[in-house]
Amino acid sequence: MVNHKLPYDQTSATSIEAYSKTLLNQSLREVIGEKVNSYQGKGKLGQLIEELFFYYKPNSNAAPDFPEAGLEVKTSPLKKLKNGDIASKERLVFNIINYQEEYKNDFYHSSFLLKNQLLLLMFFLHEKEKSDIDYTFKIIKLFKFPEKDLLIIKQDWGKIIEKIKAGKAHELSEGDTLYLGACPKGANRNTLRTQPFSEVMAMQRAYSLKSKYLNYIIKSSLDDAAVKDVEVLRHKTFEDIIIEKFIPFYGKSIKEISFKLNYSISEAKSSIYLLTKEILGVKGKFIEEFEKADIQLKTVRLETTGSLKESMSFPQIQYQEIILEDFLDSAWYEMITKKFFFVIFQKNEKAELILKKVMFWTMPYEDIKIAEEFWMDTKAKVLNGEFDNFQRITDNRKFHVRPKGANAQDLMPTEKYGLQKKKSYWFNASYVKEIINKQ
DNA sequence: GCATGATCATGC
DNA sequence: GCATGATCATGC
Repeated sequence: MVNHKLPYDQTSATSIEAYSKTLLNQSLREVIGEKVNSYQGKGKLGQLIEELFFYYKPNSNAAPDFPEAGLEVKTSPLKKLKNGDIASKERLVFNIINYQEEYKNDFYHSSFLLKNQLLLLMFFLHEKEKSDIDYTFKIIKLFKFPEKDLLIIKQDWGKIIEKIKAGKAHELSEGDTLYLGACPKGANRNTLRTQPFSEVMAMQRAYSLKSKYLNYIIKSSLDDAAVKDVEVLRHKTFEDIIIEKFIPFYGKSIKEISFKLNYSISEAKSSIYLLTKEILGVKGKFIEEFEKADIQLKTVRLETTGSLKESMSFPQIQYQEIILEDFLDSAWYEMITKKFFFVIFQKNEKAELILKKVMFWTMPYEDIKIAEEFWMDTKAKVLNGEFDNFQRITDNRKFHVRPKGANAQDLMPTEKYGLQKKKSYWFNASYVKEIINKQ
């Protein structure tokens, strides 16, 4: 071992695990910086991690990577499925099976178990367009096979050994076994080895864990993470936790944020709204809580000067319903009395949108009074057929009504006045500015 | 520069 | 198929 002080205790699995977790949600390049460029060798991410992160030379020893800790390090890729779920990208490959030796031992003295009894699993998200050193690590954990899984793996191992003993190593197939497979390993299918009980050359194979088995590990790890989030709730408020999700992105451009999240920004006008949902974790625990609490998510775009170009739109006015409603049971009342969560972006000199801050807000009582007058006025005009005479932004009463439809021909039926253009409730831009400057 | 009308991609 | 969140485009 090189003679400099390691940032972890190589005799302790938990110390190694703790150190390895500094890579969580980061890429190798982000963690070790420019050193990565000075690396001359070529290799897969796993080898780079060994050499540049753990500071040991990759080897092919029969012992685990950290012999004193009895710990084997395994890096493995994840992929994102179309539905947004995360799954294993490929099987996890272990040591090559030495047909000439392996059958001489029992399972508990097998090369597989001696080397892989305790694993440090490091799952990263594989993304086609990125290079190895830019993949983000998503799951890092110590892993020991649960007892009942180990029994199946023992049976799997037994099946592999049976074939070797029967002189049929060349007939080994991954379909023989359940969790532990014997997968081809070599430059190509013609990488062959001798076997002890037959003259036939057998394809070189290594032990491997099947993708499906990894998915089980992955899923339970992600569930663990959700459980930890719940643990956190005991100590912090829901609002604090949400805000903390955004703080790492403060000062970052939407381009940087989406890159970090491995999310491609849409072409929609609501693109930063969609990006914001991504930060919240669309599939995660929190968006669920967010939705349960019926929080109104709104994004705000500030110009470089801090002014707002646009007012804030709300759902359309249902002309046939508003005339039947009282203020307190109106759709509008329901909208404005929600808890709001504002995500505020601001343009910089280069016209990039930068995340400035986030904030929770509820409408103060005096504004609800104003909103009530606005709604009463709107309802009266719908009743009277004054569809072009709603409260305007120039009335300077915090709210106004404006068109909102697919186009000018997008109409909606009314009780007495035929089809009318679809229109919505809006917060005046000046009102939004007042809200966000208060905090 | 701003009010107002018009429109668009997305997701359910 | 259509509402939604949001921004674009025009004209004064």
